[in-house]
Amino acid sequence: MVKEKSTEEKILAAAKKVFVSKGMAGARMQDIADEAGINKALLHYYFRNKEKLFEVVFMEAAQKLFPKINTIFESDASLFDKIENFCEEYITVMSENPYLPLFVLNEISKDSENFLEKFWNKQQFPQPQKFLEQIEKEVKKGTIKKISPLHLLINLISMSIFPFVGKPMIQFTMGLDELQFRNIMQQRKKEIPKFIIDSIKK
Amino acid sequence: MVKEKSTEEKILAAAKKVFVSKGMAGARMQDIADEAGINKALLHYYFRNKEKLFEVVFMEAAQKLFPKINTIFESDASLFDKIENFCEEYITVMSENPYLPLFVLNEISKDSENFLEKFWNKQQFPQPQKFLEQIEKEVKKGTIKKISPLHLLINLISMSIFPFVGKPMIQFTMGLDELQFRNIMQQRKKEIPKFIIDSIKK
DNA sequence: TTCTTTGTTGACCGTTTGGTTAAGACATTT
DNA sequence: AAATGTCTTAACCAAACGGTCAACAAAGAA
Repeated sequence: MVKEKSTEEKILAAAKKVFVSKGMAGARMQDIADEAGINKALLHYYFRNKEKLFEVVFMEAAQKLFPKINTIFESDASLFDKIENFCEEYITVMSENPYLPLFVLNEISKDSENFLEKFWNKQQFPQPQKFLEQIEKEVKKGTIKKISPLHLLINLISMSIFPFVGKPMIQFTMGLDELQFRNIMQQRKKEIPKFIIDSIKK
Repeated sequence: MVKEKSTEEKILAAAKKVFVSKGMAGARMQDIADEAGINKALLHYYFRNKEKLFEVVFMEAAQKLFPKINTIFESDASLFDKIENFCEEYITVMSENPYLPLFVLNEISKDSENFLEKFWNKQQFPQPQKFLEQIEKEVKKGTIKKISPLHLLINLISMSIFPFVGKPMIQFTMGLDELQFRNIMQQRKKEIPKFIIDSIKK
């Protein structure tokens, strides 16, 4: 059974690969064309210019990085369940796209104004209000230790995302191959919630 | 009292600014020349080409990002003291150069082979062996809970560095201005050690 | 002063890059 | 088969880019 990819799909797959690995500034239209196995002019036939093509790839990437956050944070699950769900789902998705967080965060940083205009309005952005309030409520109820909700949130996200951002550094430092790195990320699905809950539970 | 910067210093300062904000691929030699207020040809007089100039800037940046790790990790302080010292020193340095971690990690990711050759050998890289062994020792002594040393280390580094990597995202999401962000990072110098120690102490 | 070294510049060069164009291939419709 | 609209290509173009060069200024050294 042969996968018959349409030209547009081939272009998008190639563009994603090249943009994510080289960034907007470092990517060449010729590289994308070669990767897709087509003529360079055909890129401009399907997507007017580099910027438009990048926007499509970036949006798709950003939607994969951000969306799950809200659905989990806004659910009615308990605080501990939310933390466990977040780590489980987030690390699963990112393990399949390890270079995505660095790509997205870097491009946001490089063009944050553009990002605000084009993404913020069209796309619902992580709104962890409910999650923050839930933490505060638990603190007041006395079911968890007194902790700053904002810092707890930042800690949760940091421990989940950073290993992918610092993947090369971690691999170099610890001498890990791809498989070992993957395994450690699998472990973190359980390690992070355990670490957090150990810290905040009374 | 006027600061009389030499041409070479002006170039390096300008190059740092442009490279860090736009990356190697996005930076233009003309931008650097303009930023330094000099002719473009003068760049090539002091530094043969773009790659050489970038290497100097990158090395300087990487040395600022990595070195403190070892000195702290290899000291004879207690585990808890090391964790506190690390957060204190690291966040202090990074607060003065908030865009440095993203720059360095991104460039490593984009050219990890080159990085290995040129940096690994010349520069001592973070070698947290002693720190990892120290954790294991404490676990066996029973002074802290049973925890994977590697995951504890990754957690510590993640919580310290990631907020700078994800700075724009965090600012957007939480609606923080520069001052508020700085304040939160100041708080984290104490919040992170407290969070960790709460989690691992018996 | 003259000579030599170092620092600085505008103009220029070859290549790369994003993008265009005109023409042809291909399939579908009439 | 002729006409039509979609897809694909090779060749081309102008601008931007990294880098060079010859000339010239500044400052000591002889």
